[in-house]
Amino acid sequence: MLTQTGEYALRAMVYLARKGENAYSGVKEIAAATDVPPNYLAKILQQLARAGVLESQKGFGGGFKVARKLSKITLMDIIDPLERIEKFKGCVLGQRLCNDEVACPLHHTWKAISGQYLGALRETTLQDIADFRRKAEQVEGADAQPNYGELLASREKRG
Amino acid sequence: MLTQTGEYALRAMVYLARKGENAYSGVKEIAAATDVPPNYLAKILQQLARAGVLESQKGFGGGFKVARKLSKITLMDIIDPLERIEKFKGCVLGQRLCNDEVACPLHHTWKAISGQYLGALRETTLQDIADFRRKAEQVEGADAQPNYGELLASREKRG
DNA sequence: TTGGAATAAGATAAAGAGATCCGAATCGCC
DNA sequence: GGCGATTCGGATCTCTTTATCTTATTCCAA
Repeated sequence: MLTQTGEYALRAMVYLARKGENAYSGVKEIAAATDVPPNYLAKILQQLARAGVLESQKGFGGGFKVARKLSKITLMDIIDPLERIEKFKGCVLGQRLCNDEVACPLHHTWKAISGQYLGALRETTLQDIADFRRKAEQVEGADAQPNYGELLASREKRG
Repeated sequence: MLTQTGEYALRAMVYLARKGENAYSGVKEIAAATDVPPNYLAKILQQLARAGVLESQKGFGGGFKVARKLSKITLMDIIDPLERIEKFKGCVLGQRLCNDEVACPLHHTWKAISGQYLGALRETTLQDIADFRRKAEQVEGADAQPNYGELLASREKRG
């Protein structure tokens, strides 16, 4: 569901998001804070910079920072350049002819499942994560049974 | 989101589901019909047999068949023995302390996303796939914009 | 201009998934 | 019991992912 690389990328991005949109952070600092192998993290951050999610600054005082406002960076922006999400495109059962009209037995089922997953990834931003966390801390302990739909509902209200 | 192995397993199981709950099918037959490398498929089917999802019969006329009623086999039953779903357990950001009360910034977000995905996998059965397909064929062409939630809703009505 | 500090980039090693092959064991049938 | 068909299990190989290392390249400050 999420490769090691994708998980590392999320860790780094959340760290940078909390760090602010202006300050540069070095690879060593991020690696130490997120418990990720430094050299490997460097590779991942390079890819994210190439994808336009991060900005890098060489030389003294340099490092990485988010390239735009947190509300404009989705989880998909972070994961897509690193993982092979194209696994979804094309029929799961390998049929050449498979669409909404002429569908393989799994088409509708898988479209529903993957659609919700990909949709959540596409619409959840780093800003949402920060917002929801603050909100969650306020209502902490109110619900014994946490409501999985709450986050998704709050996304829709954002408009 | 779904490894090659998991996809192959789904292909084979859907094929066997359509074949009926009583007839045995050989590896060569299944591999040819689903376009999966025969030797590798044999390994996968062995694992599924060990997991109790399939029953195998050696000798002439032998092969594999589903071990129980289609309504009792979920997509999770098929995928779980083959993939490392334990990637979800534990904090995505690597924090030791991370639960509903004391959560990392990603905890609630990821719980919502993965909860929907895993829930769908756990509750969708091979029978659902057959049912929904029949239903979809009946209403074919009625909706230009297919409703992703329809399948999930129909699952709940099953009780 | 020089030196220190940082990222960029490529080569490479280790680990795991994906895929293949072969011999052994098992079953039905003759 | 012997034969053919089939699954089972282990050994092996390849490819991708993960991780490390080394060498440039770039920037800032003195």
